[in-house]
Amino acid sequence: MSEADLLFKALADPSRRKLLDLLYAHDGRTLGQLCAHLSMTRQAVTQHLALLEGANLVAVVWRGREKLHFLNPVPLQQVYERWIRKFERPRLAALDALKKGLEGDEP
Amino acid sequence: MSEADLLFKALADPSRRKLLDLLYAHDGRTLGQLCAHLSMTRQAVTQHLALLEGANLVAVVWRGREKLHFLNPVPLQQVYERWIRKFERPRLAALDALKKGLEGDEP
DNA sequence: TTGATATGCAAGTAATTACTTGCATATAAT
DNA sequence: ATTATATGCAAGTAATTACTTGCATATCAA
Repeated sequence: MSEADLLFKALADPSRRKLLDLLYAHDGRTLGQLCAHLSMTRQAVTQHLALLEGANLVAVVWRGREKLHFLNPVPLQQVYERWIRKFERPRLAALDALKKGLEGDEP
Repeated sequence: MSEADLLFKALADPSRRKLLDLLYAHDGRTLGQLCAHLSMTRQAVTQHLALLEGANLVAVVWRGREKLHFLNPVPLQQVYERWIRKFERPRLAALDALKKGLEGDEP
C-alpha cells in the first residue's frame, strides 16, 4: 500500500483525527490517557494508533511499561504539497461559464 | 455526517483521488470519459463521483445527455486550514528530547 | 421512428473496516 | 513474593464500503 494511501486512510476516521487533536493539545500521552477520551475499548484505540503509526503520523517511545505517543506533522505537509497547494484556486471558471448558459465546446 | 467526515472519506480512496487528478488535468469531463481511465464498471465510477459530489469536491452540469464534472478545490483549502496549517512544524522537540534519554516528566 | 449512446436506479456480493472479548506479558508498587 | 497497572496478541463479530449485474430512461443521430 502506497504512502499516500496509508496517510489518507489514517485520516479518514473521526476517532483517529480526534487522536491527532489530542496529541496536538498535549503531546506524549500514554495509551491509557488517550483511551480516557474515547468511548471504545483500549484495543480499538490501540488499533487506531497502529494505523496512525503506519502512516507515520504518530511516533512512539516506551517509558517503562508506558507507551508515549508523539505527533509527527511531516506527512501532513506532504498532503499539502501534493493535494492542496496543487489544487489552489484558479479553477471553477469553466463551470461558471457553463452555468451562465454558454454551454458550448468552443471558446 | 459532518462535512469534514465526508471530505476525508472522499479522499480516502485511491480511485477517487485519481478522479480528482483527472479533473485537475482536464476539467469538465463526462462520466464516460472518466470511466475510460479506471478499470471498473461505470456504476462503480458513478458511485465514487457521487461521494466526491457529496463532499462538494466535484460539481456537475448536464449538457444534453452528458454529465460534465468539474473540480471544486474549496473544500481542500478548508482541509488545509483545519488540518495542515494548524499542525505546522514546531513539534517533535519533545520526542527528540526523550530519545536522547532525558526520559523525564519534569522540565 | 428506430437504433445507438450516455446515463440512472436498485439490489446483491465480496472485501474491508471498526470494534469487541478473552487471555498473556511485562513493569511497577507494596 | 504478591498484587495491581499498562500494555500486547489473536480471533471473532458487526457494520461499512467497493464493486457488480441487470434493467430503465433520456437524448441524439440516421
